[in-house]
Amino acid sequence: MTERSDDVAADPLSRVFSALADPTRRDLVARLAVGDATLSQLAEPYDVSVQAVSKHLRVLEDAGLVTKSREAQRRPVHLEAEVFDLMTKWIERSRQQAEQRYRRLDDVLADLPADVDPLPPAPPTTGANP
Amino acid sequence: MTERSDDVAADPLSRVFSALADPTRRDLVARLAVGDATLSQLAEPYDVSVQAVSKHLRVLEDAGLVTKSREAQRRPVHLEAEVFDLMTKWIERSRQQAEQRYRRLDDVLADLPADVDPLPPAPPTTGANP
DNA sequence: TCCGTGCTCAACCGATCGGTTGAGCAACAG
DNA sequence: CTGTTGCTCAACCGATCGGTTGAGCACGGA
Repeated sequence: MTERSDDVAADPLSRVFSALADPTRRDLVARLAVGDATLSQLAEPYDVSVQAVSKHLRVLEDAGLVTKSREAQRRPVHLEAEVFDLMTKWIERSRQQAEQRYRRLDDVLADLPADVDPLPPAPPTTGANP
Repeated sequence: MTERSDDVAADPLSRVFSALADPTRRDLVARLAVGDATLSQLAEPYDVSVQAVSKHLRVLEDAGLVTKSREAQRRPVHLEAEVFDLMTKWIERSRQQAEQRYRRLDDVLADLPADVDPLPPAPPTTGANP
């Protein structure tokens, strides 16, 4: 079924959400929000190997949440906060739709007799989407 | 059996982010934001099995993003938009810290001589980390 | 110059994930 | 009662994930 050979071709939104789904990664982001840091600095508090943290940083980098610059042999990591907007925009859109729906429901309720059923019988022929 | 509690003791934030990391799940949420729907309605547009969509809904349910009610043999699915706040709060906190950091950096730059190094040598023994 | 530090790459392992099929239960419809 | 519909549970499969160890490269300091 439609094999996507581009395994890394996940959409940006998926990458960001997925990157932030890991508590260690979220902690890294939180600490980077305070200020830039190097791998060894970042890895120090955790009891995992430096390589593991490096992998985490790469996931964050692939998601666009973080950038690394070159400075001698160090690679200071910097948080790119703009990517957050991608998420918040998506979230806000869904939330607003949901709220709009409540308003609409309110409207409908004001207009209805007494035979309300919150869910229509709904034969599967209802053109649900796309 | 009947172990309603999650054996996966992941924190709520991880569950929400992880649930939204899948495009199909995100699409489900977007459609549920428009209005409640049943499994078969939700599954219809996708070319995967109904069971797969049921699994997706369970993930969303475990994340608290969705609730199912009982209505005859149907289980209308309802979006619980409040859980979004968990994410937005976390995101906003990180973003605000990052912005605060820019202001602070501005302050520091105004106060410094010429010997500035944006990143300290940072020996691992110093409690330099946040 | 050689050594130590900082980081990355590669191979591997167990667990989880997204998907499948198949069976089975609960509630209508006839 | 017999089907049919709506959904869930269980077992299984391949891919990905988070972690490890080990090697290796690029600098800077003595």
